[in-house]
Amino acid sequence: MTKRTEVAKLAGVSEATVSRVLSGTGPIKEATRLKVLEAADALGYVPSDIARQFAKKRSGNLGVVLPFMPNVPLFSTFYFSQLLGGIGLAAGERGLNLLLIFRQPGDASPYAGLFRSRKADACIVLGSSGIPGEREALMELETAGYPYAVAGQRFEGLEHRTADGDHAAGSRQTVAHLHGLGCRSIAFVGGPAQYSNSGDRYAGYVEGLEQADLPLSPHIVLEGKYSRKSGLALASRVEELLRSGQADSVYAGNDRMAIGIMQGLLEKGIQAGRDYALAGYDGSDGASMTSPQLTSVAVPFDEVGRQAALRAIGEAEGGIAPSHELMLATRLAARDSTLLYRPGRP
Amino acid sequence: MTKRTEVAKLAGVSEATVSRVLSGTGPIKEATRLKVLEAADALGYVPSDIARQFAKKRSGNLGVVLPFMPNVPLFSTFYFSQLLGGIGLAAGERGLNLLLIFRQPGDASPYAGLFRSRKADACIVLGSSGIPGEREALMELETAGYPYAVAGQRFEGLEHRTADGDHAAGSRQTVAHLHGLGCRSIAFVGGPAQYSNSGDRYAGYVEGLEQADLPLSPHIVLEGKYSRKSGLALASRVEELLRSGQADSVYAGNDRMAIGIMQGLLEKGIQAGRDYALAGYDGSDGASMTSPQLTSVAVPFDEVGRQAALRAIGEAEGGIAPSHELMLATRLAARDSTLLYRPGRP
DNA sequence: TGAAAAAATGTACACGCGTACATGAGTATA
DNA sequence: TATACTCATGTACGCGTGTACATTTTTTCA
Repeated sequence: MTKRTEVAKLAGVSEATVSRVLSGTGPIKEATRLKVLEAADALGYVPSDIARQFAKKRSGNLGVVLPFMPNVPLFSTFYFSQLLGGIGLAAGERGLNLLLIFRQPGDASPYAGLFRSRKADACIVLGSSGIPGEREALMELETAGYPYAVAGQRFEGLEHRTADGDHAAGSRQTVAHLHGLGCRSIAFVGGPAQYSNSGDRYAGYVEGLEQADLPLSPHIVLEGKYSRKSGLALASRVEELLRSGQADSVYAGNDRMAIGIMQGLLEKGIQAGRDYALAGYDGSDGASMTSPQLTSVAVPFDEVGRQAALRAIGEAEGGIAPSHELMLATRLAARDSTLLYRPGRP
Repeated sequence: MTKRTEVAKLAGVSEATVSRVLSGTGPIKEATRLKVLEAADALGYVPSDIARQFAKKRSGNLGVVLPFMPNVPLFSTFYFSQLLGGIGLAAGERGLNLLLIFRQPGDASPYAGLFRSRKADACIVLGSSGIPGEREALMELETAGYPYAVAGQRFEGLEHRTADGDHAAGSRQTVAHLHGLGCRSIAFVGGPAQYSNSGDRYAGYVEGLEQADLPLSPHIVLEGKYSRKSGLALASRVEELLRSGQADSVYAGNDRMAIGIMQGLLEKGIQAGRDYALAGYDGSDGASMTSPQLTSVAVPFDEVGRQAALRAIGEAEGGIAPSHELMLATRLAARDSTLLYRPGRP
């Protein structure tokens, strides 16, 4: 590996000048600049990023902490992949690389350790949940003053670190949409309670019912696991609700569960859009793959990720910590799974 | 930030001893070890990874070069997300972090630059294609002796660097399956020619026809772009082939295109599994979301990614370069989009 | 034209770790 | 008990940059 010394010698200048030319700092006479560049090129010299990082005490990495879930194709979930895409975009814009860290469930050490070991200059936490210890681990970052952001999960007292979609609003939009179609009893299939966005969606559902002047019936509120499988598993209970007339429509907390429900009911001869209205959530690509296509709430998860990253990076580069929660607008994408439904049919 | 000096002083030992204890090298008396650990703990000392990397001249990162495609939700494509998941798994197993590098189309510089700047110890190239310059850029890695692996694309002379599914076999399986159902004219919808796996799938299609003793008709071979949209766009041409009796079944080069075709034809009242047999490729989760569910070839992309990563990492850690191409077995997942089809119906 | 100011370059060292080598403390062998 | 040997620890330095400060060169301005 050629190093700075050789370039300096060949160009007939000092090492400091080489450094200045190649890092673009300090005033340099154009002639010297060219000499140095030529010498560097001739020798195939590229500064060692490792040494640079060491000298500047900055890694140039944006850490992204992801939950490690065996048997779960994490990246293929629309939610994570979109977030990650947006984060990658922001990192690219600011000249940072993305450092992916997989976190074992329950092991919160990566958070502060990431900074203490100087592996990353800023960090984004994805897929965190309300399990014990999680909040404490983040609070450690907070008190230590490390620049970070949480995407997709709210923590009490740390709201200003959060970026997410406005899920309550998304839920209200969905309920209003179903109500507008004539639905009068909307079953809700929520996600695990440990995720704050599950609660947000439920809260929006309740608010939406209120605004539509519909009663809230706890027995038509179910809970799944955000997976297609869990939707499938709930299909028979949903079937009961529909057959008994307790519900004429279903609003599922994400598209995967909605698709599972759609499939499970189809096996029993009950078609979404014909026999009941079905809405999902996330606006994933899967929603356009079903027949009928699935009504869903489009959440700009990529932008959520991007904004979260920009905040953390900005803080790392000397800015100040954000003071308020970031909540991005959602948009209802109405499709045939609800649009085709005509209430009042048997 | 507390550093080694302070720990050494508090523990009453030399800095070298602290280093040895915390990096687990060299023989250490148990008593000293505990003293040092206690002191480090008391001071909250964590060695700087940056300095470690600098001293050892190893970054501890596995670089993953991805194509940057604006407007394409890269991570949510089954193909990439599975590959990435497998790579992440391998990296975790070997104690490396994943460094994601987005490559601008046509800019091959990240490849060798990644090593010259010492950002990564080994690297995996994803989503590369046969465009000019690509092969040369990889050859540069080859001649420089950098440890790398290519997942999902073959290059002449660099086959030993490749890991991929056995797509030709997957295609043969599909054709045999359709033939077994009674299909006699199988249309093929391939992907862009710049990807070697497009060619592999086509080759397998041709071989499968031969083995089934079916003729190869160039006019029932189409080309899409691996996107659902491109499948939709081809639907009318496929319709013609089906209506005219030139084809009784369709084999698409990936699931997304197959789903697009399925949807496009459904709008025209032509149902997969009823009016024609339809098979996709990849074994993506989307294939189970359609109705009827889509027959597809399951490719262990996660294992492809994992194996590619293990090879590159192994080489970086002193092993030797692999000598042969790695090709993983595929498995046909037959579902209703073909199983329900009964040839001979109008 | 000469001094002062500005621009360009050189000198010297810190950054925080790993580790080769030197050294000291035990321990088995004769 | 002297010797050789092993184990445990200390000393000293390199890794390749960035950059504060010193120094030299060029420009400015009266």
